[in-house]
Amino acid sequence: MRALSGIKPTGPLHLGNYFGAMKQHLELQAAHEGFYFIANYHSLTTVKDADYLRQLTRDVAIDYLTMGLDPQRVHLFRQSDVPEVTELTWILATVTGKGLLDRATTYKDFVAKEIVPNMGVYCYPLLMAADILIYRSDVVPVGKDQLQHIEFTQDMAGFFNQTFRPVFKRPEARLNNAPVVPGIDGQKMSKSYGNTIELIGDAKAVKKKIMSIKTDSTPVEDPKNPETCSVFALLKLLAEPEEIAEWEQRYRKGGTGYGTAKQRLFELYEQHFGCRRATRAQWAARPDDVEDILRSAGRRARAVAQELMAEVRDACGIVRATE
RNA sequence: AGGAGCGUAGCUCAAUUUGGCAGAGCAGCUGAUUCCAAAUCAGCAGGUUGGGGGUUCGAGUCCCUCCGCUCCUGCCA
Repeated sequence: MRALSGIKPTGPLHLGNYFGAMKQHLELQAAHEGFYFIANYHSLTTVKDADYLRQLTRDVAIDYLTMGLDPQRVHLFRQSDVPEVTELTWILATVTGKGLLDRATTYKDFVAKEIVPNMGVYCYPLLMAADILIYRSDVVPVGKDQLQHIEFTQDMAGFFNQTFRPVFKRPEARLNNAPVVPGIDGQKMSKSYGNTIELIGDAKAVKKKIMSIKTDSTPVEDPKNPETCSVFALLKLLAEPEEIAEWEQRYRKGGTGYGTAKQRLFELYEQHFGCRRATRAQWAARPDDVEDILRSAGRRARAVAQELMAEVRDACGIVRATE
């Protein structure tokens, strides 16, 4: 089974990215042939600084390797090392009705916020469908918010197959039960809210962020509701089951302050992520090795894509000089 | 290619009419407070007013020019 996933670099990775996607990616590598790409073409819809995009692309690779991605088991590559996806994007565009893209939630969000979207934002679902279809993926692990994109992909595969002949395999979404990760202000952790805790951040900076997580004003001695507390939600993600149960009790019983819970949360952060600073530094110090990993995975992915594209072109009548 | 509008702090905008010290709110940072936060209070920082040129004692404001964005018209693979 081939599992495909894209990671769109738009900023330094944070705990929301980790628990929302990265963790599942790392778990899946045991059982599936993984194709994980760094979606730098997608980033270009919002990131407009060349040096920054280069840095983000590199950092995502380093973060995945640091967190235990095994380049022997997973093909970790840059989206742009398979330029055929952009060609497939165009071909899919020619069989896809405009109405479908009008209904895309990402696009509608832009319109609702009265932000003038560029065509990349509008065509995003086409590129994403191309990403998925071009590797004949069986399984696409996604969060709930990505489900629409997978449905669109199935639709587009159908449009093409119907118009020409069956070339594309219908990919299946695998809904992961990714938890909602609250940011330090209590909203969903997201770069655009500026409420993130970095995946592998400076200890002092992370501590400060953790201490500033928004809580209610229940006094120390009173019972507290773990259900509504961001600190508890994060503890739940990092602690062992026994400790989680213990904290739940302490919350409900009262007598424990949020400050104490935050201290513990920081300790757990250090155990899980802080301890990998050295590993990350090692990867960062070996840019050539990282480049080799990306490049050779990109070559393997491209070979798959080129094979499919030959079939696509043949099906729709696009003639090209053979290479 | 033509017409119209717009461009001021990270964001939303004011000051343009009548040329006269570039400002506010939000966000940010520091401190007080707090179990930790929030709120509140005190403080700090934030700018080539899209670029260049001109007029003027003095330009965010007036003139010229270039750039960018939005809408419309035209043309086009």
